[in-house]
Amino acid sequence: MKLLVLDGNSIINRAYYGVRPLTTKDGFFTNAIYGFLTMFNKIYGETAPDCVTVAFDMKAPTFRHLKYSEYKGKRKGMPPELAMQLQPLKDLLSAMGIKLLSVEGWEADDILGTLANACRLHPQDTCVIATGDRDTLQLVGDGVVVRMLTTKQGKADAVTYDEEKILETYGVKPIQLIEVKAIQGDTSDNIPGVPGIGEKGALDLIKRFGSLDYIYTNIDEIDIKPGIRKKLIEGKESAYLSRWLGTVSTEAPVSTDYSEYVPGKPDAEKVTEIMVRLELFKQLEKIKKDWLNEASPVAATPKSSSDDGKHDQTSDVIFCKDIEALISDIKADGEVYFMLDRDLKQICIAKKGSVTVVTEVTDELDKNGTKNIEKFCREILADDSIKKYTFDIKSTIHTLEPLGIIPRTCICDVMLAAYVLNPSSDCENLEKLVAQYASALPDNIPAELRVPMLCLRIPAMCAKMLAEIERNGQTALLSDIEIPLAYVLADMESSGFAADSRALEEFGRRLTVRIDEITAKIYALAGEEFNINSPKQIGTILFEKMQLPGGKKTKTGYSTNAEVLERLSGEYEIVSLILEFRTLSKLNSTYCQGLNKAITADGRIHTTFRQTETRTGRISSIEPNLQNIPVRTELGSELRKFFRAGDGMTLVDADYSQIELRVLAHIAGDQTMIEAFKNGTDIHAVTASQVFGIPLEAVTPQMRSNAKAVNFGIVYGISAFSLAKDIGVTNAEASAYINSYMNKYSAISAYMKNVVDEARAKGYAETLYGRRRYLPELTASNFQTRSFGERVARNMPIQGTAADIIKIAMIAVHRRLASENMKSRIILQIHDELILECPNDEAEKAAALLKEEMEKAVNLTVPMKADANIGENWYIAKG
DNA sequence: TGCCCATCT
DNA sequence: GTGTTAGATGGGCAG
Repeated sequence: MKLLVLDGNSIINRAYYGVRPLTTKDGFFTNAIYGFLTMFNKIYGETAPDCVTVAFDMKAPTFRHLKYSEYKGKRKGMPPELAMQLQPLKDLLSAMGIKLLSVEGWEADDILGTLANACRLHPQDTCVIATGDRDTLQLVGDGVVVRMLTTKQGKADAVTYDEEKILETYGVKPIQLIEVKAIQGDTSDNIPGVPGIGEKGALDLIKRFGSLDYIYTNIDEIDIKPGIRKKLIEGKESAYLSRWLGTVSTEAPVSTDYSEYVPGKPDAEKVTEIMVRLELFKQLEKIKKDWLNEASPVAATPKSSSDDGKHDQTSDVIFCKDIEALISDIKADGEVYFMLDRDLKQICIAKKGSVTVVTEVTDELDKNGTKNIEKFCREILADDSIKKYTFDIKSTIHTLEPLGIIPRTCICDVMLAAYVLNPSSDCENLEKLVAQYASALPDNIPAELRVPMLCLRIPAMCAKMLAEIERNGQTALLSDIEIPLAYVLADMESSGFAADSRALEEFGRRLTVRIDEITAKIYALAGEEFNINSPKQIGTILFEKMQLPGGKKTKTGYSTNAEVLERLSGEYEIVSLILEFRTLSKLNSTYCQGLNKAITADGRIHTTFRQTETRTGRISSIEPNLQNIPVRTELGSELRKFFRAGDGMTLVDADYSQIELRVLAHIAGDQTMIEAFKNGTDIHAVTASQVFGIPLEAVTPQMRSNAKAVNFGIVYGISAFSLAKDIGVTNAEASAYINSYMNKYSAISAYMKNVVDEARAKGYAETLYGRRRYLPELTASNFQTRSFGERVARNMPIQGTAADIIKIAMIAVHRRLASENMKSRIILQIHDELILECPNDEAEKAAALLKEEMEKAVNLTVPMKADANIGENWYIAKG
């Protein structure tokens, strides 16, 4: 028999936090029940089990609490709005004929474990566990799979974990996850573990040695670093306790005879009564259809019906039978609309109103023993004479990398086209784009057909998008900038940046020592221990307990940001210690730990660049973000020493000098500023002499510094108020600076006004290269919203044009390096800065090439200037 | 998830 | 007289 068992507490929790607040007219909360039913319907429909049960925790303490008093377990106090929904849900499920399981002294987990274990005893049975709790993954195997529930932006989804999937994801067997957890512990559950070893370290140890027992019996012989050995020895007791706490029991007193969980006859009247009371009418309809109208719920097939007589669109999907015919067909066409999945297991090809799917499972090998998908890629995607249309070319490039294939001549990437048309849209969401530019997918399409059906719409979307881009005059932006850039970014991601893991760890240890010292001092000064990471608790301690001046500000409590604390730091030692704590723990957690986690087996960090994220045209960097590595403070900038060139290599780092102000001077056509840049004079000094009405030679460092702040502020559309705060002058003085600035740079003044008017008239702001950002905010009646729109209208053309320029430079540098057969590679971009990794003997040449290409990327009325430096690590190369 | 706070250009 | 500088990512907390 096939049993579906749901982890009631886990699912209702996820549902509660994942679904927007929802109440009946009387104010009774129903969002958790709603979410639970949504997930239940989905999982039940997809699983089609013979029998089903739902396990719940009980309030009473469990055997774990009895042995270990600190144990908190998963129930960290349900909020009342959630707790109130529990009983109605249980009543409803019972009325549907579903048997519920909860046993005093046992957690829902243990019930799942016991039922799963039954599969081992009865090989004819299978068990599907639905939960949102990763600890449950240890139960997978011997006929047991876990459907792991996730909620992404309110949408319920589930991923199936079988043994293979776990091995692929974690590199260990399901049962070994207990061992990993034992070492790792779980601070949120108050479960110990070995302090100082995290997820990565624990996984690595278990991958290599298999189990806790093996590690401890051979602790002196196994090949591990002395530091790790020490931690393991000290944490032995905790690890074993943690393993005991984390091991799911298989001995809960519940029946393991699956036939007992065949649903009974539903009480239709009662189900209706409960659902009506909860005002969940839509869900009621669904339950009526799937459960109540059928003679037996077991026989119910709750697959969404599409037998409404309409044309069945899924008939347009063809599973490939003849790869040779397909290939010659496409060669004759000279173009291909396709989507390749990440694992090279499936490729969809859209063609004349139908989509052909080649999958690896149904695939036959050709006579040379080559897989059909690979053959297709070699014959079609590697052929530069065939035009390519797809979604997400950068990912496609990565997918084909192992085959040594580069899918050149990409004419349209739906993702990039959508970004060019509107950078504020959700470009990575193909479903949404399809709905916008073609026709939305009906929601009853089976999961395995969704991608083919989306692919089917790519030809129509490309046609529509390319036409619109052409009308907008954005063809070059797409074809000459964004699409070529995707290839550059793909290479940069593959190259990665070498990082010194050991030095990073050592730096982290030094920080930790200092953090511990500071923590002790803070506790002493406060007279109690509290969580210094919690702004809320800091607020309470400083402004209530210690009665420091300068309280209140934010909606949720006291403001404790650096600006507020710095005012108090001279007077109160605890405040300056808190500031130092913040700095150090930021460096430690975000950078030391965060970056270390991101170092892969090749000793390098491979960030992902998002090309369609920002509204201005900049690229962003995630997992990890390499665009915000500290530089401002001496201690923080130390981190850059750990980013280095590989063996026999050197870094070359070049950044644009004043790119945004140069762009502004060009766009506004301000002769004074253009001349300053042409003459190569110090622009901030020039601004100071203009603003203060004095000769250039008379400008003091203080004046220059203030002028610099004014220059920055102008670009962002700053007010006198903020400028005053920024440079520490009165409101009136700041206002005078701005007035004087606008008088001297009169063309800039005119531009600032015109650009807003123009944006209001057109509905969007744009860059020199046709990148648009729509600004509905400009017509808002709300002052704040409208003001925001105006600032954006002033800033976007400047920031966006600068972004366009460096993109053009990146493409040019990439081409030059290839055409000159150099081994140097671009590895990072930080908005106005490019970093190359070069063989030592190429460094000088690469530096000159980089500077040259950056400076001649565009030809404006103002020269572009770039400065290059060479060094063994980022700290040095930054100059 | 939303909020606060830190980091970058 | 409003609230008062553009664009990002990530960690940690609390619900």
